[in-house]
Amino acid sequence: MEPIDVFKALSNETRLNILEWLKEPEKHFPKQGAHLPKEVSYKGGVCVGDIQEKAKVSQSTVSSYLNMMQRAGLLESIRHGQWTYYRRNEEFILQLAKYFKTEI
Amino acid sequence: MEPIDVFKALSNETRLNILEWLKEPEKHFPKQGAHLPKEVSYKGGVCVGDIQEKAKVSQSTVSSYLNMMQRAGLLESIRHGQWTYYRRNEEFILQLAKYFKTEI
DNA sequence: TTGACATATCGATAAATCTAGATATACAAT
DNA sequence: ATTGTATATCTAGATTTATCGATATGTCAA
Repeated sequence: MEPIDVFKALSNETRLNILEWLKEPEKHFPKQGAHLPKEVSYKGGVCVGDIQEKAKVSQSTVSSYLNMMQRAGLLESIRHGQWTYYRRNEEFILQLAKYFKTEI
Repeated sequence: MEPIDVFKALSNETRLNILEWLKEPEKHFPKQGAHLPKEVSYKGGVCVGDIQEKAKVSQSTVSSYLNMMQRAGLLESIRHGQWTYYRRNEEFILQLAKYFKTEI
């Protein structure tokens, strides 16, 4: 884990919002998973377009935000067809909270 | 609390180090408190010069780092004579860990 | 009150980040 | 094969941050 990359990823209001929204995807992204066929389950995953729409930044911006957050460890993703679904990496975030409590 | 200011303050290796060092001031700053008269107790406080020496950045840089960290809430300070002593704001940091656990 | 010292603030430049639009890639549907 | 759609990557200008040296401020000691 690279704490500095994590903190940088968290140093931006939109990225922080995305992380919050993804705590309750069904609440913040009503049409969540609309493209996912039943047999593919990726619980909590939301596609880039839906996130972009809510975040109100350009497509390239949201894409690089998501990539950055994933590289930092905060998010994980799968690609399914033409869509990429992102969701929180809860395991990592739990570790992070522990790190924060003991190391900061 | 302004999470973004906190995360920005934590997004730098030197500042992160300072925060770590101040967890154990007597260990990292052997001459700590040398200028403080006995009757003034500011437990854990370390003066700017000592921090600068250890951090190996310019005086102006360390001063602005410390100011930034204080504005974010991570540090607190008192001035005594010509010295300013900084120490961790443990209460704030505890709140921060809670925030992190519940909000991130 | 002058000189020395600790710290803070200012001003400048280099480096990094932000963010968008344009373009590329990958897949789906016709 | 071609077209349309979703996402990723590239490029570039604007903004922000990093960091220093110079200067200002405040305090102590002679």
